[in-house]
Amino acid sequence: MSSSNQQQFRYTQTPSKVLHFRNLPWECTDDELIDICSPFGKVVNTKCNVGANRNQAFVEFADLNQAISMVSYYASSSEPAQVRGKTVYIQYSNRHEIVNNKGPGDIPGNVLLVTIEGVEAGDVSIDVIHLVFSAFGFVHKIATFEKTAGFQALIQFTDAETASSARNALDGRSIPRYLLPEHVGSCNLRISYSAHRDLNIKFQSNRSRDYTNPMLPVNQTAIDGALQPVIGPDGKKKEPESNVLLATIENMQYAVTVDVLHTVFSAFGTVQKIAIFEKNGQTQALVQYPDVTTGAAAREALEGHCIYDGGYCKLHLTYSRHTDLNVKGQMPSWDPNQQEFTQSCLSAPGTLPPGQAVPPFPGYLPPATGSPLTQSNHIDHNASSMGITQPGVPGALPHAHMPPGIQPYYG
DNA sequence: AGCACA
Repeated sequence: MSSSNQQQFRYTQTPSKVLHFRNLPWECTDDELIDICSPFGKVVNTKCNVGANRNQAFVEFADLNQAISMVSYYASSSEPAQVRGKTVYIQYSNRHEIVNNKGPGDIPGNVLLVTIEGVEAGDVSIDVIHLVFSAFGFVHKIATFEKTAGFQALIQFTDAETASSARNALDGRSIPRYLLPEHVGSCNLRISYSAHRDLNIKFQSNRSRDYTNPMLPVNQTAIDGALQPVIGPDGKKKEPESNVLLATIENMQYAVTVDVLHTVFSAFGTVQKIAIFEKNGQTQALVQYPDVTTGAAAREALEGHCIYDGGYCKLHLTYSRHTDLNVKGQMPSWDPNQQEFTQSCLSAPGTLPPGQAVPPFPGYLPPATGSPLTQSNHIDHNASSMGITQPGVPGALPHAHMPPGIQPYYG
């Protein structure tokens, strides 16, 4: 009589309004669970990313009969339950309710505490963090540090709503691989709310940034990757596209270094290689992305824009016929296999004109006047409201889109 | 592909 528990891997478990899902795709979302469950009844609670592989989940229906209908439907269906095309297995849970343990980190606030698992501090630059989180709104400040939990970042948004949209979208996800050094394995983001309201950033550095205060003393000459990327209208194919862009740079008031270009162009995807050269007395650069889509997105968003405010360093972009640059041994060129991103980013800008103030951070990209290719309606043509370099004017893109090329990795 | 506390 005591052997009935041996039957647990059968369909003979006692029904529960809580269902147990297994073999889910990696980091399945609540929404995906609700999508397949809601036809059978009202979902009142979910808990996903459960188990060592984070591929299990629980769904609690409002009513037991709803759970029964779902289990019995798939028990007799010729088509198994699927999420993202993957067959998932559904059983009654051996519990009768989902318990949600709300900790302090679940109390919403405008500052997120992000733990980046599986990486060292040097693996994920602050620019990458900023890029990823800027997709959800204006990032005011970032502070990174290492604790026993690992590499962590505090990320300050304007309000709790923005912070929560970022948390909902990114918690449990990974930073896209192409934004990370090759040696990094997985790097899951674990996101909770911080009790902080306003971070106290003392320096712009490789560890902390205040994007609302560009006058803050700069430590280690951190270059900001604070480009708000803009998604141009898709479906326009006028010229042969390429993964390599040819940039001509007009009105070079400031030196345009490999690092500056890397910062600007990295907002759209991995910049694999950069080569700068002179042609006909004009500075040109070739910028290589891994794929045509990224190249096209970068061209669409950057064409005709200036790297610095005041019409300086205006970019004109065309598609190169190159597909793979050979930059080995050529300086000033850049290849991530030869030069670490962080080293590259933190190198001192010794090339500024004498007596010149440090230029505004790259990323301040007011639209060029009359550029026929500047067609994003997301750009505010009042340049004073564009940039992160403007204190107190956050959110040129208040509902900024996911940077091109990143979105699929979260989907 | 087999039951959570984060």
